[in-house]
Amino acid sequence: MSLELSKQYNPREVEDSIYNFWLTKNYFHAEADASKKPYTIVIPPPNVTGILHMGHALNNTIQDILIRAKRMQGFNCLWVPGTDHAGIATQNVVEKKIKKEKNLTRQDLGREKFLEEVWNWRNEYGSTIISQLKKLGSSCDWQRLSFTMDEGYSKSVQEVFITLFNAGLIYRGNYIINWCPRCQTALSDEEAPHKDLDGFLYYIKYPIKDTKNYITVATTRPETMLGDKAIAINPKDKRFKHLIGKTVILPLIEKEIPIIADELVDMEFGTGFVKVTPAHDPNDFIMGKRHNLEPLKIMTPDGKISENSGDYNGMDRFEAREAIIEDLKERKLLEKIEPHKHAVGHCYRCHTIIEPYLSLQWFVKMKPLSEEAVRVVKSGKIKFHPARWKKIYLNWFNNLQDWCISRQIWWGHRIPVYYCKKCQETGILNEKIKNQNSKIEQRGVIVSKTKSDKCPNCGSSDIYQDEDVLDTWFSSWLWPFATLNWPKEQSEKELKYFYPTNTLVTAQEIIFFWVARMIMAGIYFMKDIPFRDVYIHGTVRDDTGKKMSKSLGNIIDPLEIINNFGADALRFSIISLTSAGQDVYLSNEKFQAGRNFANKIWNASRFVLINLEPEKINVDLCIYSKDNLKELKDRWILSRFYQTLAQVSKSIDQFKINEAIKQIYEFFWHEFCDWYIELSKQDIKNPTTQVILYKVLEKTLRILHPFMPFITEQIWQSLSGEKSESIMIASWPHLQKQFISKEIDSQMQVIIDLIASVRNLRAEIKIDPSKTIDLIIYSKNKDIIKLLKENSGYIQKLGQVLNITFQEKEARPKNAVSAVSGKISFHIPLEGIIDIGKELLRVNKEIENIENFLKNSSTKLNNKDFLKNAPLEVIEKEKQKRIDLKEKLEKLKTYSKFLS
RNA sequence: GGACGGUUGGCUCAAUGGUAGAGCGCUUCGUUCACAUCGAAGAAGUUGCAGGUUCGAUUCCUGCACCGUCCACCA
Repeated sequence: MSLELSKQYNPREVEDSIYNFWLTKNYFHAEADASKKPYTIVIPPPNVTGILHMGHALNNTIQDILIRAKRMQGFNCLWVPGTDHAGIATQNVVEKKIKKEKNLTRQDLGREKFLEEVWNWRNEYGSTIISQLKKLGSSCDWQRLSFTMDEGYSKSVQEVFITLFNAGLIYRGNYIINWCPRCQTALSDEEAPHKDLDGFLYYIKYPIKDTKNYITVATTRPETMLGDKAIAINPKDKRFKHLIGKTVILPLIEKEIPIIADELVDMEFGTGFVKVTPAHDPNDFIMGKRHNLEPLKIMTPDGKISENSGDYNGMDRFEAREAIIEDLKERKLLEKIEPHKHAVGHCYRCHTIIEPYLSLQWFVKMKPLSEEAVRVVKSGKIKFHPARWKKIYLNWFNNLQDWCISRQIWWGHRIPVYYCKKCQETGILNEKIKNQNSKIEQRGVIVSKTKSDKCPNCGSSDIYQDEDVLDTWFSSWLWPFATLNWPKEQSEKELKYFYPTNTLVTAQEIIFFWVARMIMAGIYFMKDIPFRDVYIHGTVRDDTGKKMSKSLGNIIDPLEIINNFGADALRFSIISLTSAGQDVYLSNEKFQAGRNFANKIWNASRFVLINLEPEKINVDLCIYSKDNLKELKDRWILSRFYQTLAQVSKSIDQFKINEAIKQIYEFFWHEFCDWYIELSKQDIKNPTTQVILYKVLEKTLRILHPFMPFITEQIWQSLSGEKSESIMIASWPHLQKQFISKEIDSQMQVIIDLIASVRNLRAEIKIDPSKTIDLIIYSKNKDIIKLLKENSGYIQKLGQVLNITFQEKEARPKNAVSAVSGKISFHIPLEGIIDIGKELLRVNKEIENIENFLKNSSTKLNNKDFLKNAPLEVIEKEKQKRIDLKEKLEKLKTYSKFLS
């Protein structure tokens, strides 16, 4: 690799080969090594069906920055990559594919053949996202690439299921779960997010038996009345107490159902009467249990009304709703319809409205697992960044229901449970299992890692495996240790070394799905937290604030950005825009900032490399002290660099990634390029200048590397000094505090301000930029005069000044324009005649400005309360400010008088 | 119903109990050999509204409005 002298940086030409260079050198791989401290991150595994979107780009850029920075800081860094099998999502994708290509459903193919199709799919397309992560520059240890359906990983999942089962923390039972009629599977509560919908509240009359009276029930889902088993009121409801125990006629079905009393009923809502449908509502299910009401399922798994429902048989659930309303209207049993907003669960995969559905499922008891998970966060053992997510995390544990883990799909970890038909029929209980897990139905249940062909209880070979697979998150929650090969014995050393991991970087959307559950699993199985810091970044949105999603068509494709502007530009822009967990608003133009910065880095480096004489630069900075580093610009740039280094290191440790990159940007562009490089042009052959130019560039590249790995490596390879073979294994610059000097900073600032004032004046009076001027300077402060005299070259160079004269006494030259910068007044003599009118206008405007400031300042200093209460420091500062302003004002007034 | 986040120049966002900053955009000028994906200069903000605390509030407190998000057994 060598630095071509092209004027523009062309990322497309170099990025792939740089990445391959890193891979060849095996820099990303980490092994347990007791002599070094570990720093570990596990990637939030993208879905195997995924293609890289901006959310991934943000997420993985942050991780890569942390990993690369820590690696340079001497940690033994491991970033574990992998993908998630994403049960429902992947199954949907493959189902669509075979439908399109072969016009077959998965049922047509059968379980085995279908799974073969899924594996084929994943072998062909499953690594797409991985290669895209590489494009981004991710320095993951690819030798440890994991997949949640890997053989070893499956073993972990089974181990966990069986352990929890034996501990009585997994049970099977008939409960109301969230059912997606399209995917035809159960979902956990987290997988069925509620969205507000504009619906209606239907008021339906239920005639009271043997009377002409009726009661009115308000419901949002009239179709479920087919399964009504009772009407409930609150026992405290005095209005209707007399009706408890009476019987009403269920309209349309003409069945008799009782009126019962239950505390779950909210007297305030609707009419105070609630229809009780135990098979289709979680509350009704609870009431049903309490009152021994046999649940009646009126829907099939695909969301149609099931048999024995008369006219409504086979109707879609929403069709049935309309039909029932029409029929009720006809029979004059519909009192009214009111608009009603309510939250309805939706399938997080296909957005179909979920159905609360009674079915036989497997559950994990959450209470016992959550206690420690709450404690470790409350106590601060695990920290959230920003801290506000702690509250949100903890809040989730209130009202936490048991976790439904069985899914009626095929792609996933098959539940390691077998049933013995004979035992089920004969009713002989497996005593061993009964003792371990006494609360559940376990007739004929065999829990086993391997497929057994004989029932251990009765010896029968008529056994079959549970048809269901486990929730994807039931494998994801093991990620931090399953990827380190738990529970294999040979993995012990690695686990001990890399676990707990250090930082988890993720988005807010999966705090409950994933973060909370990893904490539970880690504590339960590893007896230790899975990570210490959780960094939550924002959601990527488009510039109108909408979440970026394929369905909205507002996607900005990261790969296209990489292709057009380079991975470094993408990384720079997205990181710069991400402040402390706030959402990121993106648009195409924003990536130009990154491209421009990369180009600036490129060209600054080009300047340095073109001018460097290699034999001059192999000098350690340590040889410099105040005595042998006399040039202000040299001392200043070192002071500024080391301050930047300190800030950047701190910002990274505090997860303020955007601040870190801004600090580097500011330093590199506006201090190093704008001032140091410009000034260095004057004495570019000077050995000291050469060393400082080289060292500052080289060190800045190092701190920039985690953020913009490709361009920094490309330039690094062209540096001629002594260096490591790659910048990514170079060490983080050591903070040399002796170079930091506030005094030097402020001295340089005086000069910068003066040059800015001179330039400003030149522009205001429209002096030709190519024309040099003379400068006459006065200041009564001797230190300043000395400073300016010593560094007059800077002013000459950057202010386009030929001669500088210093006045002993302030005297106004003829035919000159004048201005004031801090404690310095200066004059530019002009050959032609000054436009006095314009000049007067300019000066008077400045005077007005200062008078305003002065007025402000005087009001403060004349305020007794201010003098009494404000800190001494502030008062002193204010006083000094007034003195300076007065001095400046006086000078300008004299000048103004002189002009008029 | 509860909770959280946001509201600052045309746009996107910083910052701070003591004269509000950057990038983009805009105006003017400039291709002298690192960079026009650049340089120099400039215009532009009563920091959502109303109270309160304070010598002093954009910053702290209270209420409100609007935008966004999450949670809840809203029949």
